[in-house]
Amino acid sequence: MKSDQTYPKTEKLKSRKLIDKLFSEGRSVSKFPLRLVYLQTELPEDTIVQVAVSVSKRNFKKAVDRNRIKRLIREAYRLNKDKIKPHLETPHAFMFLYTSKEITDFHTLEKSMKKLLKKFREEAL
RNA sequence: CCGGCAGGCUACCUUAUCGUCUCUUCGGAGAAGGAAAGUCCGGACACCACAGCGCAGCAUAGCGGCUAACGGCCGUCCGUCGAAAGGCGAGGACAAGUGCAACAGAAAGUAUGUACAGGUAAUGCUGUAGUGAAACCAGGUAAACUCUAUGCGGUGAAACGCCAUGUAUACCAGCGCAGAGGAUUGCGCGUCUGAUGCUGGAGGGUAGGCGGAUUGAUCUUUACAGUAAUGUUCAGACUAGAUAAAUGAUAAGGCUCGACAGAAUCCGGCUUAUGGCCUGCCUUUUUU
Repeated sequence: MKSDQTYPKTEKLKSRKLIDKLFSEGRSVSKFPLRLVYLQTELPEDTIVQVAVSVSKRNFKKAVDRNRIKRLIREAYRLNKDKIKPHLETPHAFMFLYTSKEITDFHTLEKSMKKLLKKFREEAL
């Protein structure tokens, strides 16, 4: 069976309400330069996870840089989501934050993402 | 050649794999910029009385033209800087009032000194000399107040319109009371709305969905008019439309080793950031 590497619309975290709830009630795990805020919550039917990515305007003034980092994070998650999604038993909302002030390359970010997801699995499940 | 001036073009490429968004005839097709930026001007569009009157306020400023419009653009005169190519210009009015003004000078004005001459009842009453650009006569200055001419209502796509869901009033309609308050620009006028009660209908919120939204002062091109900006015209093209917000990642190869930088209602400008390439023009000094 081919591994699931898509990132469809249904798995994007869109609801403003849910994002607010995520920040106020969610727990988090960190692995520099990433931080994952997560919350077990209600989601629409047939959806096990919804994910959003955020990069602070304070750390990256230019829109180009923010876009670049968001894309890299999204890509790193997309390629590694099969390491976490099959293990989820209840619906979760995820928010990835970028905590560094330096732009990084894809490979180091992907390593961090793998470690972060492993850490999440050990702590939360 | 060096240096200077003006203008134009361009914005790494190819292949493979995985992924995102829109459209689709389900095969596929398309997917950031010259500045997408700053939000500084001008419009379109929408609503507020299609928006009124007066005052205040703001903007512009040789002359002529272009434009939907402009504070933009084109042409031209003048001034100014430069050796030149060329650049720059808050370039209307001080024959309305008020203010300001270095040096010189007694004095730049509710002034009258010195010397000489004239004159009177008397007096700077009159003239000349002297200072100065200018001396009861004007002149300079409006990036001084001011005046003149022209233009300008407000808000801003989270505008605005429609639909769905169905909580007990902040909405709508009718009737009655009442004129507080509110809206309309800063003020005044004018206009509109309008407290609480009854009856009937249905809202707000949930950043719900759809429209607005991409076919447009559009782009390429033919001919004509015009010094030009631009206009008219022939033929063709459809060129992002997202909504927590897509346009990416990885690998390999090539080259001159890639700057500034990411659409958010849409156009016309201006300003700022920035890699590379090309064209034309100028010749003060030095060298050939």
